[in-house]
Amino acid sequence: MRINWKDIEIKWRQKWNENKDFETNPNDKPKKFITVAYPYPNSPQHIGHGRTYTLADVHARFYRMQGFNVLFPMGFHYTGTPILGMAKRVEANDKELINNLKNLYGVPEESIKTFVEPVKIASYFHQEIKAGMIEMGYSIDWRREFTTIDPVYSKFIEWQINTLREKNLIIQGSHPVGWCPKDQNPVSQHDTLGDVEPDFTEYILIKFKYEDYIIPTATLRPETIFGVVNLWVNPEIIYKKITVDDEKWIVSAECAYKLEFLDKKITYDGEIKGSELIGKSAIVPHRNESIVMLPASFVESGTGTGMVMSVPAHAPFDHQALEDLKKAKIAPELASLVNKIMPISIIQTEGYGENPAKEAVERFGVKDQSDPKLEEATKEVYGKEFYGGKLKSNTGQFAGIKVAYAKDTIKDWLIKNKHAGILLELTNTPVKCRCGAECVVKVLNNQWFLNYGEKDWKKLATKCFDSMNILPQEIRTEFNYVIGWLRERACARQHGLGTKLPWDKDWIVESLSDSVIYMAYYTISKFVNNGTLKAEKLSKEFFDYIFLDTGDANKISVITGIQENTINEIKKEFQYFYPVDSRHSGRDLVPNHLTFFVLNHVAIFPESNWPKEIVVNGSVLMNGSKMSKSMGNIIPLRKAIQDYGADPIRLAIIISAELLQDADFNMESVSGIQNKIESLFDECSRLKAERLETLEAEDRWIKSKTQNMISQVTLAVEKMRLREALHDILFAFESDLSWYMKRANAKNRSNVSGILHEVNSIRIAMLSPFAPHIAEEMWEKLGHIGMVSTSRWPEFSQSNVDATAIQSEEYLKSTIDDIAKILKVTKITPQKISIYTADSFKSKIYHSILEKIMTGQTNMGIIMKELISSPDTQEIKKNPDFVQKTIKDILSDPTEIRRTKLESMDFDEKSFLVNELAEIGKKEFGVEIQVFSESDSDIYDPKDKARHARPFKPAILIE
RNA sequence: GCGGGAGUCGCCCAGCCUGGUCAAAGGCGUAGGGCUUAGGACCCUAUCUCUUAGGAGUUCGUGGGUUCAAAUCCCACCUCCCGCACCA
Repeated sequence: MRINWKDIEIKWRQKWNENKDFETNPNDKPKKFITVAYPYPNSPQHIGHGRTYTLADVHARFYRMQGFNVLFPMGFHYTGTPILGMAKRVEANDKELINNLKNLYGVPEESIKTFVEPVKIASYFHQEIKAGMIEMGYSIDWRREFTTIDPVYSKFIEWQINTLREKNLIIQGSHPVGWCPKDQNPVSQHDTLGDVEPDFTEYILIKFKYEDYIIPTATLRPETIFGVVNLWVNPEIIYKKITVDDEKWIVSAECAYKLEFLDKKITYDGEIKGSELIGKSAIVPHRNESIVMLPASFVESGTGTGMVMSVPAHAPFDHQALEDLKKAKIAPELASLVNKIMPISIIQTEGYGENPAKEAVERFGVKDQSDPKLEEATKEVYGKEFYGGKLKSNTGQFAGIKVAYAKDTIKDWLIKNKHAGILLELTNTPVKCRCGAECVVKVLNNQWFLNYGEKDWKKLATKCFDSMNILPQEIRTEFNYVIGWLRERACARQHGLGTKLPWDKDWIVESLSDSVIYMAYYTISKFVNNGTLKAEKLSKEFFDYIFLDTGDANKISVITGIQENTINEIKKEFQYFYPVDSRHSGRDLVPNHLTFFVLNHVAIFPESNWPKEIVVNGSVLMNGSKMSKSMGNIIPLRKAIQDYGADPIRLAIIISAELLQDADFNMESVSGIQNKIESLFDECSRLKAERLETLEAEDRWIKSKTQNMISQVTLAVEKMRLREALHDILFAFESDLSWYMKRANAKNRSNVSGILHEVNSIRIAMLSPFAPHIAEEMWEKLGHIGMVSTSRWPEFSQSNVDATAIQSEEYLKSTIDDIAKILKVTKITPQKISIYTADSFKSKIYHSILEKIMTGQTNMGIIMKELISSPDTQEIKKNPDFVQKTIKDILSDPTEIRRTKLESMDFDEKSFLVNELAEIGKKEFGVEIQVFSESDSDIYDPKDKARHARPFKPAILIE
């Protein structure tokens, strides 16, 4: 039957709503507090967002059915810059953006007009996203909803950030950022044309002296200062004379401009042509040695300072420029200076001789200094020397040190002796701001940082991680790694929506810092929404009392004007629900949000309120590739729900991959799921609850298998291996049931509805967290009273497991299998089939061998000896082949099966086959099947097959 | 570079944690059959090689090792993907 997903979904959502099933208040049951990273409402949700929320919802619904009082809330993260950027683009009438809003996101024209106001964007998509979450059937307590610009939230963030500052975890310092000089604002990927991340690098400026000027040269390899033999100047460039702080420098105009942003005072004093510097000498700072300035065309004004120090032994460009100069027509005085220059080799690297630059240039066949091959040669020499090179004895105190270590050491030494400075420069120029201006690197010197580099803080966080449950386990090492490298992190910015820093109102709390302990806020947002709490009344004392349990309710009541018992009720709410039992998020938040979440919790809350668990999921691919606007393969979640129904989407997302894997989503799999659910639905509509008085073998078997399934599925869900759990519910059950039906049909049974009803009721209950709407409908069809989502999760009961039933059914299957195999190989059409089971002596031997193997003995010789030494079993020496094969049989069984076989020694193969094989065998093969024991006196055995019989492996004769 | 993950039978993908039920689930594709006026959908059967008796051989990136037994554990190597910050 075709299912009308939409009607069913609306019907059950309404009932959940009426019953207030997901509105959670403290009670005397044990609680679970499940949270997911709240959405940033700058676009509608797509399937990818749906994954994280669906996983969390399944988790919440599962715990609810297990009898926990589950709180699953949701908020909306308005804070941040992308929305601000969007608003600006709307204001600037950005065609691309408006087109996307209109066509891709389906935003009505009137709404777009209001988008010049950032809050309007956020609230539009907030409602859009919320509607999608409701349509997906998420079991959210909406009474606790909030946004991060609500006044009370701001008070909460002020409290958070003040608390951190009191603990000396917030510091002030300088920090480089990508910067738009026109907007006077830091830029990130969201703010640039083409969405490029401004990428910058740190050059060391070596200060060479020339008259009373300093000529700084920029280098990434400060260690090569020991090999400098001349400087390179481009004669075509007109350099600027500038004063930098108290020094007079000569640099290119571009460099001077860059320096303006690097927290330096610059004044412009005049100009000098490059050509005027040629032939003049400069002093190498650390050894006061005079070197000559020479002309080179490869020197660019836009890179570094427009001046380059020359290390011809290790820098292919320098080597080549010298060679070019030797060949060029230049003034004789200059030529004689050039000819005097000898490269100084300062790094020993395996694979290179005295002059690595020269060797590389020759090997690459470089023509002149404009040859692009020089880049490759440079890369090679630099790479090999950096990782494999050691400094030679002519580097003084640094001799013998590996280049990779020496670099930083020498940098520090040069800066300490005032021989060097720092220049920060973009490496992926030009980076253009969305406003069109070209970006630069700027050093912000009054930036506020959260001091995540603090050792004791890290220690505390590590302690928390160690005691936490991390799912999946593989991601744990990644967290440890992140904690390791984390340093200070800017926690305030100057633009965007958000809460102002309480002590410095020019700054706004940065959006990754105002979203780390907000789970606690869910416990009070209920009181904000019902009007109990008002922002203006809330003080530090209030939050301290609620969240840290310090202070005096009476005094706080006086300060805030809130009734004392209300204050205590709120505190109780927090104390009941905290700590967070499970935090869900995508894996992209591992190195930032999730780690900060732990860091901030351990900083603010006592250990008893530290989070218990983190669950991390991978992203969603669409037909194997990443979803992106440009690919046009973004499926908006609400559209997908419209087209396919919420439950099929939920199932398809979960079945497509295990937690951390990227889930490859495709529409075919959704319709596959739909078909599957439809047939399950039909099945449920037919079944009636009936009592069955006497159970047959297959009844005991399917009941046992169902118990196995319950424990398997429960275990999988507990570990958030939802794909596996769902697979078992949907498919593994199916194959068990189809065997059961085969057996029942062979016997022409008409009394199986009761058993099937029982099994499928369990199945539907377990399906309910995954596909909540349709499970309710099926539950109703099965005739159950009440909601499946509030019913009890099926519990494993050992008393319903009949090991013998499982084993004997396996025995039946393998016997049928063997017959089928023989038929396949021999291609004969059977007239008659005879089965011979092993006699009791063989059974005795079998068990004897099984016991020996269970103790670890697998050696044929020893087993044989032991068998012969016992009078009971010594006769077996006439049949060593049997022992050999039996050992092999047993070894190929898994351990659990061996154990059951050991337990069920009294299993009578012959009578079981007589009772069970005949009907199904007739159905399968169309002929009569006779069963004998090899010791039967009236045995029919014309081909002498019976003697081959082994326990659990009867001999077969097909005629 | 640092850190993490992955490589499975035509393709996608499970199994690996907890070794034996593994020639290895499921899906797609392919072939045959059923249903149907036809197409689609659906259902059944087959899908590494050899085999007229339930068997054997060769397979899970490559090469070693541990074990009675390895896709699974250990070591080395090759290849691919992702993250590395002030941004949600």
